[in-house]
This record gives sequence, structure tokens and C-alpha cells, in this order.
Amino acid sequence: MSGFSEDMPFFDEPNARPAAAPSGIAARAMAARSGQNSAPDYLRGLNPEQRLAIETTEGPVLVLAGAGTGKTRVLTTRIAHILATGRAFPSQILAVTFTNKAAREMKQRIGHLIGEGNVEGMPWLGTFHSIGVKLLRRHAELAGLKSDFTILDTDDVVRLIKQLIQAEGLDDKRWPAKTFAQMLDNWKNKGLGPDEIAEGDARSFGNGKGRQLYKAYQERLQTLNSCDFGDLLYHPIRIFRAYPDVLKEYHRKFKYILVDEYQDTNTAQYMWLRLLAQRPQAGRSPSAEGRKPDRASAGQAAPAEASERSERAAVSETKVNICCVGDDDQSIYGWRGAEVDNILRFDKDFPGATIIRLERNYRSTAHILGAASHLIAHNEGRFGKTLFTDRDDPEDDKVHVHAAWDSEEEARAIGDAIEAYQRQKHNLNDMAILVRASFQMRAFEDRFITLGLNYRVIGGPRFYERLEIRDALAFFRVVANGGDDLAFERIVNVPKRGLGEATIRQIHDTARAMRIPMLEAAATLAESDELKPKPRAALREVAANFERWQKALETKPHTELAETILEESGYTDMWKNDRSAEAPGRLENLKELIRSMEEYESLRAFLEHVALVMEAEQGESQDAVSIMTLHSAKGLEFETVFLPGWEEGLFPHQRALDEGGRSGLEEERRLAYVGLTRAKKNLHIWFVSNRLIHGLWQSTIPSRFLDELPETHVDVADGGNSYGGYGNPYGGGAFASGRAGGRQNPYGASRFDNIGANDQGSFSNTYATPGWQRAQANRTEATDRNWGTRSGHQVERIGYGETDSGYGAGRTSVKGRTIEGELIAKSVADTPSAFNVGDRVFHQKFGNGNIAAIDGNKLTIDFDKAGQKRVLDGFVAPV
DNA sequence: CACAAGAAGCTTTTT
DNA sequence: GCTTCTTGTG
Repeated sequence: MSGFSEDMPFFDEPNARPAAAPSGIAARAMAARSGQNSAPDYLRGLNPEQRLAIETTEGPVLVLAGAGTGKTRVLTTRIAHILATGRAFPSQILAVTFTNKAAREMKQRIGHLIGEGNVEGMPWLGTFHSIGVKLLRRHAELAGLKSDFTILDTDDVVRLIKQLIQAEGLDDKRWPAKTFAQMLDNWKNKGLGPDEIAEGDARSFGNGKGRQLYKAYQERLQTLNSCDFGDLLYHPIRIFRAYPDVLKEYHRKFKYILVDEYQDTNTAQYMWLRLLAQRPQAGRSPSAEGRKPDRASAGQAAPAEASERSERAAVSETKVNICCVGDDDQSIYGWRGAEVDNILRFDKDFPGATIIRLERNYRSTAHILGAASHLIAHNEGRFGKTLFTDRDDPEDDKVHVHAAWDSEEEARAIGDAIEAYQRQKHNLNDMAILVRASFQMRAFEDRFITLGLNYRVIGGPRFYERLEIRDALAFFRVVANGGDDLAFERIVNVPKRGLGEATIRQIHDTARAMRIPMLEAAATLAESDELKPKPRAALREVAANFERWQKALETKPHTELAETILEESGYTDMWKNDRSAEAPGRLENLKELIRSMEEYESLRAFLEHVALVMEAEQGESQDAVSIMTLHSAKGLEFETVFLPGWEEGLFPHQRALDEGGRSGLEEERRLAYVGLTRAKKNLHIWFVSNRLIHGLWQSTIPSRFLDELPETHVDVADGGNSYGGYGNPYGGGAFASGRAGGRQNPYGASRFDNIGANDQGSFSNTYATPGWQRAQANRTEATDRNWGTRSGHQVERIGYGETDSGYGAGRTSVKGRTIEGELIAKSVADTPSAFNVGDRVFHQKFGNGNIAAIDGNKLTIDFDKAGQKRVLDGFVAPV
């Protein structure tokens, strides 16, 4: 049997026997079973549905777990239950999650349940990718790799593809490597190899060379002994298909399969699961009746190994004990290949599946739940769940909907609200701002910096993606694996050693010609006289360095070695001598990197961790408001949640509508649902009338999702309510009809069509709300922020490369106050506007003003009251 | 090789 | 409009 080496004890049950030393919960559970009839401890406090989900261990089970219904608890308890009742050994359980975070949490909780000491016999628990690696390391040679293959990240992949595109003689401008990397990813997410992709797809890139490039790419990966992320799923799938005996081993091994966030699985993951879960049954599909042991009749004799084990083990092998947990209403990753269909189709894929709904919500108030449920009910094509709660506290606030004039005021008002909560002794840690798109974050950061309010931004470029970290890792990678050409190329000339493009090309060519890694080629070249003295000396030093470090790899502790490498290469000095603002931070990050290495046994172990876990683990060190995208908020909860930017075009996002049509809209709605259900107690939704989009002020209309909220659970804040005293600068009248945010939204009319009377009665009647004087006041304050009130307050960026960058650069950007001459110079327009500079015009929201400059259909107007703005000519009328 | 001007993005993001 | 990457010039 191919791929299993002796030193990898595969069937490790005998050593991991839980019955031998049942500890913790297992012991208690067993005692409980034999003793009284009462349920074991770990089942206490669960509701009937949860218990059903846990105790229905046999056959396929789909648990539809709504937001806040105790999904993770069910998953972990289910595993504990399987173990406690002796249904399987830990090593016979496969549990898959999507994120490292989820895996970590599950591991922890299970450890807690079955007793921390039993780490030895832990289940196979991890992300699809980490389990993929585990599989692939065992069977690497079946995929043409060695078991110590390296995992490339996206950056490496793009650089590699670029080289291939150039090697093909294609213009890498016209055919961007990034685009192809994405295509590759899509193909692999669908489990398609170079020969399986659609002809059209293959032709659409690189003058019809798509397929050829794909092949060349895979070949290159093989010579580099590397994998990309897609391969971690794709290779195992192909191995399972091509080597049924290998697959069979895993069929025997895994008795119980659990999958978290099933709604997020893509096609490749689905295929992977199917292969593992569906046992060949000679044309018969396992049904509910299949619960009875009927293997014998399937004509598939129980393998000898199985008969050695207990009766029960043999029985359960015939069944598909797969349990998928998910929520179709929280599927928000369709755009990167997730197939909601996988979850909707579950009972067809696994006939006789038990479907269990968890609908009792333990998180939110009745108002929040009511609002969320009502909203999501607008989607078609869902299983349909109705969350409920027993909670009925008349003190609970309704969901608040607020209007603001523009994004700056939105940020200001939310900042005020946060401070108000703070005065009521709420922790900042319990509050979050969830945005649709990351550009929205800026306004909040700006505002919070002036306020001196602590915040933390979650998401964005991760720790390991930072420049200095990637450089350092490249050094380590070359030391650990001299054949890592991509890493070598990254740092040959770092810090600058006068090794230009020409020299590097030469190394490249030599390496190709002699079929040796670039590092070796460099060493060879350094000893030859093919180079000019300068680069030659430089190369010689590089080669000597790496030789020395590689030797030290065996002897020195890895953290010490890492430090030495960064010192001796001159990398630390490079940043020490750099007087830019980021340099100190980068040095700090390097220190952090070394520190984090301590937890790992070796440099290699650390590098593997880094490849798979592209996040820096950081604790919440201090009290701070969280700012993040709705996507990254999935799975989290907060006492108080702010959801800004509920406007058509932004949320739902225009591109989702354009590209995804109806299903795009439904995914946006699910995203809204995710947002709403993050809140435990207080929920504030905001929309603005004016937003700066791509540098242009655009009038916006309230999101259709606002109209989809039920009135009974929603409280629309009127102007005086939260702010008091700010009137409509344009004199109230028709616009300030006193019902700021009447709730009929005219989104049926054309987008941005809110000029004139049809604007009335929509949410966008925001004059009456926070007010224009504030906007005026903003302007002065916005200027102030340039010299920052930064002292004494801390900004924490989780996973951001640059710490507060660019705030000082606001000089020209204070509310579109651009230098006029520039705009006039640019105003050679392709679409001539019907206006002339100097014309007096009227704008629905900004009032009267004079045109200062024209750029195509974009006008720069000095408004009498609102100041200078750039607007599209369609929004103004001549006076 | 360094710096500056020019061009292309610009929704969400894990592994 | 802003930011980021690439290309061009000294």
C-alpha cells in the first residue's frame, strides 16, 4: 500500500485507546451511564434540538444552525459524546473547519471536554487546508512531490506565474499574472486539472495559452517541490480518485466526519468530503434504513483489519456518519467559489439524512432577531428557519435607524454614540462597527483619532504579509530549503548589494542550464569569472552567508539562528538606518516574529505554520472599539453593533448586483443578516445622503434593506432625537417634512435619481436630521485633525502592515478642496458639459453655487453654504 | 540605482 | 481623489 511509511503509525488506535484511561468527561459520562439514568454532565443545559444534533451520531446529519444558536457547542459536544460513548477513538474522527480560528476554538473546547491531558489521541481536527497538508505529506509521491514540499503563498504564486508568462513570450502587461492566478484558483476550487478546464476558459487567457500555462505552472511547482493553496485540496482529491486503496484506508480510518460552516464549502471541498464520506456501495446509496449493518450484502467483504476490532467498529464502517453544520442564511462567500447549493442539496447527496434545525437563539434581543428574520425572509432558495428567543424584556431597545448628511457626519455621530455608551459604563471591547467595504473604515479612524477613542481595525493585510516579515521569512526559507528559488530571488539583493536585473538573470540562466537551484548557481557564478568584480564579490558573500547559516541550522537554536541571519545579512541594519516613519514599527515586527518562533520546535515547523496560518495571533490587549468588515465579523458577537453605510450601491454593493444579479442581491442580503445578528443588545444602522465615492461626491439613496426591516422592531431616529437643535439649513420646508426617514424607499426608480420631488418620503430626507451646520463645523475640525490629537491614545491594528499611515497627508483632501488650477488644467473633457465655469447652479442637496471647474461631466462647484464639492453635472440645474 | 512622474485599480478574503 | 505599482529619466 503506497504512501504509508513505517515510521508513521497510521492506525494508532491501540495507543490511543480512550477506554484504557477514561478521564475527564469520558469518565463521568460512563459513570453516569452505568449508574443512574440521568444524562451525562456534558449534555446538561442543552435544548432538545441540540441534544438531537449531538446524539444522532449515525448516518448523515445536517444541522442547520441559525446565528447564535450554539453551533460550536453542538459540534464540540458531539465529538465529546462520540468519544464518551465509545463509538470511536479520537483518531477515527475527522473534523473540518474553514478558519484556523475556528479550529483553534474547537480544539480548545474539546480539550476542555475530554480532559486536557488527552491531546495525544486528538481527532484530526483542522482546516480543510491543514488536513490537506497532512494527507499530502503522507502521499506526496503520488502527486509527484516529496513529503517536505513547501507551500507557496499568493505572492510567490503571482511572481512565478509572471515568469511563466514572460517565458511564453507573452506581454505581461496585457496578461496580468494576478488575473491568471485568480483563474487558477477558480479552476482548482472546482477541482479541475489542466485537461479538464473548459475550452473557452483555456482560450480566454494569454492568446489562447491558458491551458498550456496551467500545465507549465503545475510542472514548475513540481520542480520546485511546492504546492499552492489550491493544491492542498486538489492533490488529495486526485490521489483519492487514482488510488482507491489509499482512499479505502481513510474510509476505514474515519468513522465520523464533522464539517463546520458547510455553507461555505466550494466544489473542491465538497468533492473531497464526498470522497471521504461516501463509501462505495455498489450502486446502492446509503439510506435511513442503511443504519442497520448490511455490509455483507453489499458484496464487499469486511477487511481483515476491521474484524480485528469491535463489532461496533465494523458496523459503523458501512455508514456515512457525516455531520455538517451550517447556516444557508450566512453564506457570504459565493464570490470566492463557495456553493450554497452544497448545503441546500445535502439531503439529495446523502439520502436519508436527518435534518435538524437549531432555531433557539441565545444571543440577541427579540427586536434584533425580529428585524433579522424579517429581512432574510426576503430571500428565496433557503431552507427557511425562524429564530426565536424567550427573551422578552420591555427594556430592550428597538433596532435604531439613523440618517446622516455624509460619511464624515456618520462617523462623528457614531463616535458620539460610542462615547455615550462609554459614559454608561459600556466597554469599548463590547462595541463594533461593521462596514461593507474597507474604504469606509477611514472616516471612523479619522474621527476616532481626533476624539482620542481607542479602536482596533481587524482584517486587512496580515502580519505575515508585511514586507519586512516576508523578507525575513524568505531568508529563513532559503536556509531551510536551499532549493527555494522564489525566496532566494526575493532577497538576493536585500539589503541592496548592487545585484541588478542583469546579474539575477544570469543566475537564473545558469540555474536552468545546470538544473540546480539558484543559490547553488549563485555560488558557482561567484567562483567563475563571468561576472564583474562588484556583483561577484556580492554574490560570494551571499553564498557564504547561506552556507554558514545552513550549517548552523543543525547546531544553533532556531530563534538564535534567526536573529543571527537578520543581523549578519544586514537586514536589521537596513531598517535601523532607514529614517522613514515605518522603520521603527518594522523593527518591532521583526522582533515579534522572532518571539513568535519560540513556540515552535524548529525553523521548519515554524515555516509550515506560517504558510498555513497567515494571521498573527494577538490578544485583545486593551479596551477598544472594533472596526471590521461584515465578512470578517461572521462568527463574532458584540453587545453593541453599528452598521454604517446602508445605501444603495454600497450595500447592496453595486458590483454584487451587476455581476451577481438576483443571487448577488441575495448574498448581500445574507451579509446584512450576518451584520444584524452580530448584535446582542444594541443595534444601530446608519445611512447617509452624500458619500465620497472614487473622489466624487454622490447623492445616495437609502438601502432597500432598510425597507425590508419590520416596523415593529425598528425605531427611526428623527432629527431632534439624537442630536437636538440642528435644523435644516435650507429652511426645513418640503424636505424636512418632520418624518425624517419615512420608510418608503424609491429604489425602484433609477438609482441616484433622487433629484426633485421623488426624493420626498424616502429615508434620504436627512436635512432634518443631524444637520448641515454640523457639516459646516466638520470642516474646521477636519482641518484640525491634520495636526492630530494623537497623543495619549492608542491605535491597535490587528493584522495591518502600516500603522496609521497617511493622516498627515490630508492637506489637499479636506473635503474636496482641491487646488483649482489643477482641475481647470484637466478639464479638457471628452464629454463636454452643458455648463460653463462661473455658471450659477442649484443642487438638490447642496443648494446654490457657482461652478469653479469642469472636468467632463464632473463639476467642481463652490456652494454658498456647503462649500466646495465635486458633483456629477446630472445633479445640478442652471439657475 | 534612486527618485519622480504616470497609469491603473477601487467589494468582500481564507488558506 | 487616493494609493499603489510600474515605467522613465537623471
